[in-house]
Amino acid sequence: MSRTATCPSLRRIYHRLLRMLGPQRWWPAKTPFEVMTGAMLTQGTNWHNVERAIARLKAARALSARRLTNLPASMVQRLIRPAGFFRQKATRLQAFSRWYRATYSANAKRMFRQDPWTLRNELLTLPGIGPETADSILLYAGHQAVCVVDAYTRRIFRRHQLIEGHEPYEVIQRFVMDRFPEDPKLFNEFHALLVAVGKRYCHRRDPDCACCPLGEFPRRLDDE
DNA sequence: TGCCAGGCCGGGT
DNA sequence: ACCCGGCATGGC
Repeated sequence: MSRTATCPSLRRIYHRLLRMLGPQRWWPAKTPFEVMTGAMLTQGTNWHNVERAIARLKAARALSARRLTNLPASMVQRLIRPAGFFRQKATRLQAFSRWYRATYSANAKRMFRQDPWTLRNELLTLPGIGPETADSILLYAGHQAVCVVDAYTRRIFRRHQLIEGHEPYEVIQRFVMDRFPEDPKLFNEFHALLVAVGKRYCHRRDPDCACCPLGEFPRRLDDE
């Protein structure tokens, strides 16, 4: 739209968030498989609960594609229970693990050598992997230059009148990617910063972030 | 205590 | 193309 085409706020929001909050150093995991597991487990779930589930997987030495494939479903369910939705998440984690082994030999380098948008389409065919999870995997496990859109992104952008709020995922993704250089580090920080500020100030109860101390954010930015 | 968390899916309109 | 209910645990 004309408003978005002339709106200079997005880059300013990013730089101000970075200055205010500092680098977030995402993803909080050390292997690509742990990132991908966390991306699936965090769906609709508090990150704290995901950490407990990941810790249980590690303690059981189950945090690998081979182990998750070979473990009985009931065991996987028990291990990830703190992350919620544990029955369907166990099924989906095991399906992903099987696919990862069969298609890429459970090798992250091989997987991310694939063209990002082709890989994205492959991921989207897997059960339990939608647009946000696929993009999180591409960006945070594969360091590919795609941007992630989540509920916080929608709320914060809506608050700053950058979007209406109900636009399709890919529209918002395009909106962001058209306004930044294709830099995976930048997309990494930007999404992490939006989540960081969203967790503190932009909850579902206040879709317009009326309580947000950054309420004057956009106007001040435009004044700069 | 209720409401919410870094979604996704299937069925119904 | 939307809209909704289901999925489930744990924290504030």
